[in-house]
Amino acid sequence: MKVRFAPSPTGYLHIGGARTALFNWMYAKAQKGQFVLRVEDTDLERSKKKFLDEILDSMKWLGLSWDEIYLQSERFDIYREYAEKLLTEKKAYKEGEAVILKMPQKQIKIYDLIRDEIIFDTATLKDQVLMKSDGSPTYSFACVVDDALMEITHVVRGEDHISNSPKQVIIYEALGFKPPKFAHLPLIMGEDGGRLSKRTGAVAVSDYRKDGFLAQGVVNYLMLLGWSPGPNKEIVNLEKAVESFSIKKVNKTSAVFSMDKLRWVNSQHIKQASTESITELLIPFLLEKGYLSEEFDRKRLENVVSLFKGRLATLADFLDWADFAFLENIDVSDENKKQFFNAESVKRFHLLSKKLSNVDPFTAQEAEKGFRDLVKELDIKAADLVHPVRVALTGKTIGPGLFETMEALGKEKTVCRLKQIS
RNA sequence: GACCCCAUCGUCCAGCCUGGUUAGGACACAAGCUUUUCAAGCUUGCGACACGGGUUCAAAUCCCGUUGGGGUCGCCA
Repeated sequence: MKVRFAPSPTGYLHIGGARTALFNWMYAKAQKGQFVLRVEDTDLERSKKKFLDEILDSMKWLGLSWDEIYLQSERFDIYREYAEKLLTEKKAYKEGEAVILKMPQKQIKIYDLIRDEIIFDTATLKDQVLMKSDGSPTYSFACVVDDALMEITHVVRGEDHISNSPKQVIIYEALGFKPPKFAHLPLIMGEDGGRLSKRTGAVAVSDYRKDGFLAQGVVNYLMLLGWSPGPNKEIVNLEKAVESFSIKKVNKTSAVFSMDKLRWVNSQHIKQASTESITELLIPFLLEKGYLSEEFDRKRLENVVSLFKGRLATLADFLDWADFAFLENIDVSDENKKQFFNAESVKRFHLLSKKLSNVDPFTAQEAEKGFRDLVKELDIKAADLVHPVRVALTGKTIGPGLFETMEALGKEKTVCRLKQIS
């Protein structure tokens, strides 16, 4: 059993393409078969090296490894040879430099693992161009020659290819090859019901990576579009998914892409992961943002990460929520100043600052003790001090528990930020 | 337009193959709990078998039609 994913390097790896790759990959693993990556770069004009690199990169990032890889641009001789053969057998004819296949009149039956038999009549099909005038093969011809020579047993691809199937079966038959079985996956639609496009959100896999999604999160969400790991089961990793994967259980209806659900699935994977691994993933983001210098205290960073791990939908969220832990000086909006800072609260900040400077060790628990003491001395409600202090320390009105935040921030910064306000 | 594919909550998925369920879960939404804010978490609620005919004691499930949605009609892939 052997399947393939055949992207064209004329653009980035699209989220829909990634789903096709994923289903091929899962099917191969589940069946203990082979997974071939075939780069369809016959369009020399539009194919670009940078796109190829990006596609390979994204595939690796997602964890979709391949057993074999081919470039069609290196196989032109082969296509030419088979075109010649069809010419000699008079199954094809020339028109200028182009080679064109005569379309026989008949019924074509293709077997689709997901939809069962699909029957076409070639009466509605035109003769098919096999080799273009410039000597390059057409998509269908190169695809069929390769699928046959690479001994692909199952062609798993998007539903938009259903109508290519009868044309390709005709080519298989002309060449004397046995057609494979097919599985046409339902398409992924945008939230507006139309085709998935940039307007409805990012479409390139690399964009999701940049936006702070985990590979596991993207993969997990994608597999949920058209398939289910089992009743009441949604959050799974690749290995688990492969255990229960069945191509026959893939459904036939196109699915609408939901950014909300993706974010939720991603958040579940962040929650499940260890603080160490999330920290590791976060480091490049922090470095790029300038929040981290080459040398940093890893333990302290992990402390901050653990504070936020349970509330992140994406890694990028961390950059927004936890900026106060990395910036030298925080910004407090005029609105917040007006609401939380006044003569009275500033006095309290200074008292608290003094109190906390004596706390040792500076843990959340000890900081809270000092804080509560002061609240008692002042005879005020804790909440009346909690909120202004949070703003003073983080510049935000929302965030994790105040004392955990203090600990993560460290004694020096905590004390300093409170003292600074005047 | 022709050909092809499809049809369960707003969205994703389970149930369909092998008819008998108060049609289940998740996201989103709403309420409550918790709380130091916001999230998270927990509880509850809202919410669907497109329509019409068959077949059958019985249809979301099988068959036909209608309607609706989608895809393809390139010397792009």
